Amino acid sequence: MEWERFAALVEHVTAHNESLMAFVHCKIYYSGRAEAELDWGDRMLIIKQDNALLIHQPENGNPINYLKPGARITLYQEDHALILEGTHPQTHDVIQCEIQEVHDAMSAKLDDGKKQVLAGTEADMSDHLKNNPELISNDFKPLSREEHTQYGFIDVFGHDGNGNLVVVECKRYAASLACITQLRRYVEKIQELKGTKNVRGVMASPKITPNAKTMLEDWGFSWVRVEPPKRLLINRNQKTLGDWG
Amino acid sequence: MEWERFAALVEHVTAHNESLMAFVHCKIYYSGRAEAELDWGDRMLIIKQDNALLIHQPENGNPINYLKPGARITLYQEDHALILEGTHPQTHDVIQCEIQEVHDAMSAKLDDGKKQVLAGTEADMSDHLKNNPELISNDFKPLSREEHTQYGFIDVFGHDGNGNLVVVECKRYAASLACITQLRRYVEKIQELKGTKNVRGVMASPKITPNAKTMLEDWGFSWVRVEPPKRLLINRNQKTLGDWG
DNA sequence: TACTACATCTCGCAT
DNA sequence: ATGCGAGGTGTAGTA
Repeated sequence: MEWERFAALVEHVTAHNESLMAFVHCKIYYSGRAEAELDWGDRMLIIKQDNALLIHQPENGNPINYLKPGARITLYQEDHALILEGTHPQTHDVIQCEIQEVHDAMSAKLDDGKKQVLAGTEADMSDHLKNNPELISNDFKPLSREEHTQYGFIDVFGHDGNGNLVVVECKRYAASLACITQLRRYVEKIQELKGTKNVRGVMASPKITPNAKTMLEDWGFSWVRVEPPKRLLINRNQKTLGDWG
Repeated sequence: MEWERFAALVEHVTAHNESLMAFVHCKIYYSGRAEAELDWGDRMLIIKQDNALLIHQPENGNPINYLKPGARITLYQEDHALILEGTHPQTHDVIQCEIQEVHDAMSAKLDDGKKQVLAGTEADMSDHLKNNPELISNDFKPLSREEHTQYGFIDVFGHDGNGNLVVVECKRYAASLACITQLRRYVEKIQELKGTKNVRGVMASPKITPNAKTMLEDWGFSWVRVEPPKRLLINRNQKTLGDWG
């Protein structure tokens, strides 16, 4: 594609809040929170209608370079090079994408704004534990969920039948060292706030790493195996037919 | 675009390891680590040549749905609906993208494989500190960098002039509570391994949050203000001319 | 493979 | 705005 046509397209989408996707052969410089350089190669270039800029390599899931929504995007020539430059007024990031060839490009005015409905998060899990306290122990009485303390917020907080306060930290994945120190931090904070040493720490997660288990036991905490919350959704998977390929 | 043409395009790119980008009006179901549903709207659909699948809304930086590289992608009709389905054999994630209309689509065989050269990371920072120990203190003698211990690895490790071991943890951003507990973990582990209480903990970062500072002081650690190094310093920014827009 | 920690993490929520 | 923690986190490095 001729540079002029591409330039007109970029001009159009930035002026009209449209979205653009392009295949380009380019070289990239980035400066901002870090500094980076990427040598010549074919990439996918995306400008969203909120002026987010994404540059993807043809492999891997994440963009190799990006600017958050709100970038200022300009295109100019310099010494026979076509340069797409994005600068972000808030983050002070700069991307310079030196384009040698535009293989293909297209734009569209997209109408969306829908929010995704998500289930199976840690919040669902702590909710589940508060409603099913016997998963922690037979005498566990939950008092609150997601209680905020100065040192963070506690997923589930309560007491047991022996006059102990109980702090529960949930993780929806294997609990690691960092998770145990997080629990420790909450336990110590509650001990300080309530002026008692009778605070039990409970890690609730589907798994726990060996080092984390050792550390947990060293500090007298306990671990309860809890499965991440059940699948809620729909079974559209019983398709029957009709592949083209 | 007619569904048949789009189907042929999808078939072609998956068969030949090409990349595809499309504007589509769709509705999305996801099931995997969590479950999600996204109502009708215009989105950008991307299939990479490693069979990563990305679906972007026209705003925000991140994909609203995605599959990692290695997905199996099929397209079929069901009750007058066109469904692009991606399933991931390893992660067991499924995306079903019900497509009402393909506004536009294009594909290309992309040639890349270049690696980004990055500077200003935490590794650069610990390197910088090891080579400039006076940034920690006048009597700091670094011994090692990124030393691995059972409880994690220590960014910079050394000793001072008073017979103390010194553990330095670097962060390229504002040090938070979690960062201090990480430092604490390393200090305690070294105390245990070396059988001495003479272990100083030093947090090196450009900033530190107030709570983190309090916690750090409670435990007798210290904070040193260090900026993350940037070494590339591309100065292509002095462009002169030639905006189209 | 599992575990650990970084990331230009991003994002939402609460203060 | 800042602090804090979750995330369908992803990714690299190491044992």
